[in-house]
Amino acid sequence: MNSATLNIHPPSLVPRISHCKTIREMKQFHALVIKTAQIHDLSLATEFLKLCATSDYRDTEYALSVFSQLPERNCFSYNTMIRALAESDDDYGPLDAFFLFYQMVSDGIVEPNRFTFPSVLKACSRAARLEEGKQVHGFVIKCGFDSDEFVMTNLLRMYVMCGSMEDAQILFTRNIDGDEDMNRMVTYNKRKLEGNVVLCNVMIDGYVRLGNIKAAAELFDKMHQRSVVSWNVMISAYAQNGVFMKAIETFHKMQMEGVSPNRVTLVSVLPAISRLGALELGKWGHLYAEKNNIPIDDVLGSALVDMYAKCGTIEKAIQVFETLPKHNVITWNAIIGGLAMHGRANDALKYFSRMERSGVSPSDVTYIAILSACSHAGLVDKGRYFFNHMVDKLRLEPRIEHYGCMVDLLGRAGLLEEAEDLILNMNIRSDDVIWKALLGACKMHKNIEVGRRAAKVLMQLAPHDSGAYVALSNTYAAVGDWGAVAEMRLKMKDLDIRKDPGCSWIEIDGAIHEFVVEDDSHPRAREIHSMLKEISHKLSLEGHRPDTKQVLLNMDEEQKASLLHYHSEKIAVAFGLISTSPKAPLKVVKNLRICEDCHSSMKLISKIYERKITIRDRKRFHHFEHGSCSCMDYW
DNA sequence: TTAGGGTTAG
Repeated sequence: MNSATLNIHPPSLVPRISHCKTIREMKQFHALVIKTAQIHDLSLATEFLKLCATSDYRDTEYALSVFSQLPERNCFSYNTMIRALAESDDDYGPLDAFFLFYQMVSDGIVEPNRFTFPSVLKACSRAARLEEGKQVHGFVIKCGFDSDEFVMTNLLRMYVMCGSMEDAQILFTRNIDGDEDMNRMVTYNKRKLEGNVVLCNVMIDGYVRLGNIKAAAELFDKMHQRSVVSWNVMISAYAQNGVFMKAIETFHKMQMEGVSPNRVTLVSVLPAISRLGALELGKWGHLYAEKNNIPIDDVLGSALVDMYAKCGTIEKAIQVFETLPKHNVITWNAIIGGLAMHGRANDALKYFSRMERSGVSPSDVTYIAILSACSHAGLVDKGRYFFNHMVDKLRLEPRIEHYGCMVDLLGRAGLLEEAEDLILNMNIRSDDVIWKALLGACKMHKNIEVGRRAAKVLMQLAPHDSGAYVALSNTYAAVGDWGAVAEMRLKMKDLDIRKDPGCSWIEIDGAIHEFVVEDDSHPRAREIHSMLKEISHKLSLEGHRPDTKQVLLNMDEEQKASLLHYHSEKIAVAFGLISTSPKAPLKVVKNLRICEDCHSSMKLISKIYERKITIRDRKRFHHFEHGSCSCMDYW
């Protein structure tokens, strides 16, 4: 080492490290450090390693080269490098963090400390390597860190992420040691309790990952103190498992208990709000973020864009999208998917071009949105082009969802054999959804031959699902083969297959009201019933005749017509009409596809009552106004 | 230097 150089340049370069804001500046700094021989200064070199390894513009490969040239390795530099590898996503995987840790303990020159283990364990979690994780557990005990809460949390998380809930359970029970202790800790040991909240959160998350929401909720209920993360875990557990009402209830309960939602809470609850079409609540969440200085970044932004789109306000979705600080592939997918859902195929394609021009590469999900846009607008050639482009040029492997869009697109254009061939020649297994799409198209084009074949496969794939029976029966009904309809009905009865209950939601003054077919459980059921009668009367005055083809049950025409009036979306609209001021728009969300009778009724209702009515069905939006629908009866 | 999150056919 050139001591003269060191004397002339004391380690005054250390503060300058923080001035490096880009990789270029970082490399220039490195050159300077080498040139002035200060690379031999251990504290400077380790600081520099930290910069390469953990800053926003980190470069794992560069960090490794700096690490390998260090004059001396200490615990800090090992920890820094292990952490960088554990978090890396490039050629160096998290497993390399484990190997470096192994080298560290094999060399025996430097002892690992309590900061070493969280990173190594995180690496094992990310690589899902239980065996390596267990070895690290051994070292944790040997080094005496098995009472450190940070180490314990990561150890528990490692078992959870490696799928070993048994090991996680043992470790958790040993640390929490029963309810009584949890109670005592509330009073006497706040620090310890905070550690336990985190351990509980990790454990709850583990149950959720296993799909055991019940166990997760049980543990959550048992906790004497919960952090905002505990609530967030439960909210996202419900939202991701389709229990949307429960997610929203938990969100409300959290606030009643005085816990303030944070950015992650909003990101977790918004998908549930979207699915239920609860626009008012969604708007509230948006306002909450703005009022509380919660940054609307790309992550929260895509949840908001999706919420506004799914709640029927695509213009607002566009507005939010345009004001986001940056757009990544998910924000683009959210807006393109939203436009597709609203039948605005040309806009979806425009945004797709913009996305490509902005340098963000489309993903497989982007193509699902694009193909779905083409299918909703009947753009057969464009759809074919994008599908082929995705497969041939981008080398993306088509997923069942892509094939699903294509089958829908071709099927609705009447190209039933081509759609059927596509399913039969896929490299992946077909599912019930794709055969239902084909069967739906067969009904539309009154093609019994392909319809029968599709139904046959569907009945094998999902024998207890009413879908195949209902769709085939509807196909028979469409061609007027009532004998076959009756036969289907009997078959369903024999096999005890029931039609999925239709369910609709409407949000009035921020409260969500749920209705099922023939629902009379609502507190205002009487008023709703008389409104339904009024609607029915006014519809018949307008010349509307109930389309009873899709009612499967064996009853006379009058009974069938009466059942049609009690479809959940009609009940929801009736309730909307009596609960809102005249001319206020109504927004209804339905779990199934809207039936043809409801579709034609809604067109007339929008005219009779002078209301904009938006119905989001399982597949897309219908905007009814002045007696017509935005889907132009093509859906 | 511990826990939680956004888009996806019908």
